[in-house]
Amino acid sequence: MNDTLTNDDLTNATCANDTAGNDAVDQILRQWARARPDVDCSAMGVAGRISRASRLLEKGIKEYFAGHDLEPWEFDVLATLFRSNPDHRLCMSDLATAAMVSSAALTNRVDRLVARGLVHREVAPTNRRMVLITLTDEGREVVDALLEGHVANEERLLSGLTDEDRERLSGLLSKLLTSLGDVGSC
Amino acid sequence: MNDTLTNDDLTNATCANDTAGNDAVDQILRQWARARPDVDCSAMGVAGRISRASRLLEKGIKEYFAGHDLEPWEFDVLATLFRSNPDHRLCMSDLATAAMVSSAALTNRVDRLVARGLVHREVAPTNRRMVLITLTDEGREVVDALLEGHVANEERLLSGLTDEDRERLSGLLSKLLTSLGDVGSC
DNA sequence: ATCGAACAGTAAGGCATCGAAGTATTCGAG
DNA sequence: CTCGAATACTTCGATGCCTTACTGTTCGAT
Repeated sequence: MNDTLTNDDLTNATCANDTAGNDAVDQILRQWARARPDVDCSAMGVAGRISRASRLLEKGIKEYFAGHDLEPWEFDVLATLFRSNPDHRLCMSDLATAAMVSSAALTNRVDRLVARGLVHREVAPTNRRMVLITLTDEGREVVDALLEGHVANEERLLSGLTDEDRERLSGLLSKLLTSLGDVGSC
Repeated sequence: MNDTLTNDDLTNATCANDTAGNDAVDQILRQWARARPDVDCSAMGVAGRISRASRLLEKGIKEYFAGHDLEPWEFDVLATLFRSNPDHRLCMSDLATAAMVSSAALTNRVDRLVARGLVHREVAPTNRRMVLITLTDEGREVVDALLEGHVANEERLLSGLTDEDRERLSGLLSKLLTSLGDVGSC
């Protein structure tokens, strides 16, 4: 790499200026400032940092579950069942809505969770069009066993922020989400 | 939906409490608070909001580019070339690094950009192992034409936040990214 | 001259997702 | 009571994307 015609000189030059932070997005913003000083790219910075943070957190979360032989989507479905209903039981469409995936995608996921013995699938007695998905004992145990570790792992991933930082971050993101129309189903 | 055995009563009950915000993540947190009051899930709230915001912003960005007959990844590669180097030219490996994709994925992307006439591919004269990718005139025009609209679209997506909000949000995310090891290549 | 490293392209496989079509069930109008 | 519409889920096929491993070429150091 960097045998010839690379951006070495550019990065070296911009790195002299370290007034702001120094994450990967800062570097991109400095490149834009140099290439197009007439455009204010600060919005790109916000969006870029959100995207980047999301990916890095996702990666850290995936690693935690991988260490417990589970895929993030598996825990996601199990946890949705666990928290959504005291009986840990939902029909396919409600579960698809709660887990925010299409019904076709959910069928696929439930297939695999049934195969692993983590959920139980049965036709609803009151309406045989519907299929009820229930956590098995083993499924409930998995949620019980991994929930606290999962939260602790997220705490670790966020450990660069103080409690106050997290609250302010949450508040700002909540404001953004609301303005983007991400309302709960209430 | 909701013929029987749904979580209607649960959501109705929790919705009486509206002390905090009301985005989709708040609802999930309220469900956890009910199902497992012993576990502090606030970290899940932060991570969840970052993930959710990222997805919604991504969707809004994709819509903008779709209106101009471009995929986000196409603009991404073109813009990376544009801003990384005054000549708008990088070798494959530098471009892959800058665009944060694998070399195999980049080969595929560049194939399609060449087919659309937006970039030019040539073997480097000084080192025939390397392939230089350059923006064509048309590629440069696309970046020129869409950059300001793209930023304006991002501004619109962030319009629920004040300038001060955005700065604080950026600062907090930057702190988080740095602690997660997301350093620029400086 | 040769060996090993660097670089790009290719092939194979995996996995998720989407939409459309299909099946089964229920509901309701007449 | 019957038939058509609506509902709920599943299946299927196509797409799209990335990853890993492998290939072939080129370069540079010895």
